[in-house]
Amino acid sequence: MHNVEIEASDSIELLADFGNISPRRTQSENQRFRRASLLVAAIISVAKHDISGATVDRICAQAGASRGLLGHYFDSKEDLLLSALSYWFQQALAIKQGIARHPDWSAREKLRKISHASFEPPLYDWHIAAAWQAFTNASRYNTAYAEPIRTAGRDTQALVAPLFDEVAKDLGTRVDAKSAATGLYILDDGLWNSLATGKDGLTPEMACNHCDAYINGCLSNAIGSDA
Amino acid sequence: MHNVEIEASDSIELLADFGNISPRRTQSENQRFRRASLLVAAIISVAKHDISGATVDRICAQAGASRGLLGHYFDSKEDLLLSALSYWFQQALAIKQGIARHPDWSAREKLRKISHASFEPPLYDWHIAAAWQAFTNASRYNTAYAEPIRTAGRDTQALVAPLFDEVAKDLGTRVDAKSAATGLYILDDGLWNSLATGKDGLTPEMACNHCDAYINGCLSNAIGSDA
DNA sequence: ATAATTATGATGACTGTCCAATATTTTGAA
DNA sequence: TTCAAAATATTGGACAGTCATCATAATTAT
Repeated sequence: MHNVEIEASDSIELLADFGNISPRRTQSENQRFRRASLLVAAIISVAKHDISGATVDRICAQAGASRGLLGHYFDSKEDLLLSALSYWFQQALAIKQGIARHPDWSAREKLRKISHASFEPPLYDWHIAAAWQAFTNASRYNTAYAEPIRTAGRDTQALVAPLFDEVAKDLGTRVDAKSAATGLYILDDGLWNSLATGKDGLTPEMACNHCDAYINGCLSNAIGSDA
Repeated sequence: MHNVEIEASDSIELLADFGNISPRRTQSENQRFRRASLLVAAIISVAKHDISGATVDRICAQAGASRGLLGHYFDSKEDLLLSALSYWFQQALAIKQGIARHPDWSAREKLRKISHASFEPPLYDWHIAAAWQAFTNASRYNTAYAEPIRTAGRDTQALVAPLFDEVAKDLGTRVDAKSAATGLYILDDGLWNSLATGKDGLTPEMACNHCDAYINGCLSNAIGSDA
């Protein structure tokens, strides 16, 4: 019998919601539990072993299910991976949109908080950063991944650019808001990659500091003040 | 283990030159041609199909050789890939060190030129950016790739940090040079990834502008001038 | 000639999907 | 409520395909 509950050490934030559900109560509860288990297991497997190494065997073992079950809940392995990818995009965007909509914070505060959100729970988790890196890498040759990644970038930048404009107006300086938003997004990407691989000894706190420095740098620089 | 002994002139953009070299003149010329062809073909295959998709078949077809030839010139496929990775690291570092050592340029000019070098020929090429992304991604689970990537980062940052110090001294401002160097390196990484995937519609010229903006931002910001 | 180089077939390991068998839950009629 | 039939969930073996490596054969340079 394989009713293994997913261990807390491997659980991503989402699973906190599903950890309480006993694997077999009603069928509909069970369906939810299985699908969530597989989605989380897919992220973890991709993080640990890359997409090509995230075999059906490994994903299902991680989810506490047998090989054949994957086909029962998803059309294919690709379908599962794509679903997992899309799920986390929506999650991340929703959190950032929530910050942008908050009535009590200044534009500058929102900018800070949004950029920090990428490096703090519940949005940040090593597995997610690593999986994001893997999917981004795979988007070079697998067009199925390229599209959601593209729209995620566009949506995030569309959220951030107006904030740069607003802050610049407040401060009386000018910024190329679109370029600043793109730069911040790309820096974010680099920071996530660095955290995923551990190649620069970075910590999430340091990543936040780099975001702050970038934002400050954009805002203290008048346009065209080269040299 | 086979060591890489390709001359500096054998860069990927000069693949056309290999075409001019008659594959079979003397045996020693031929050896060099074959090894270089395989190294370049490995980079191209990894860029196009990722590491797991860079099969012996594809690499050898790309190099215009038969499957069995790989084993003749390299211990294994892994050996070839690692050799290709190391080769391009040495190449990149050598170019940047050359800029840093130039007697006629100011520290600020060197900083600019070094950061731009990542996005201009001969160092920049889509295949190299894409392969770098693939190797960095793979370094998460393949320790063989992690080590050269780590040292590449350390070496580059060690080259750049003193330049930040020097410029700050010239300008009379202060910078956390180490942090600025790390940030620039990580931004570089993000920019390469963006160029490799094409996800943000970035061009190499725009990447250079982002580097400039980052450098200007670092230098116009006194330490601790948060607000 | 003969040693180095190049090409190809064979082998065993691994993969995702399919499918038939088994177990469990749900349904609904008595 | 009870209980058999239907629906659903789960398992693990079979299968066809792909891969890197190795052994061997064919080709070429010296």
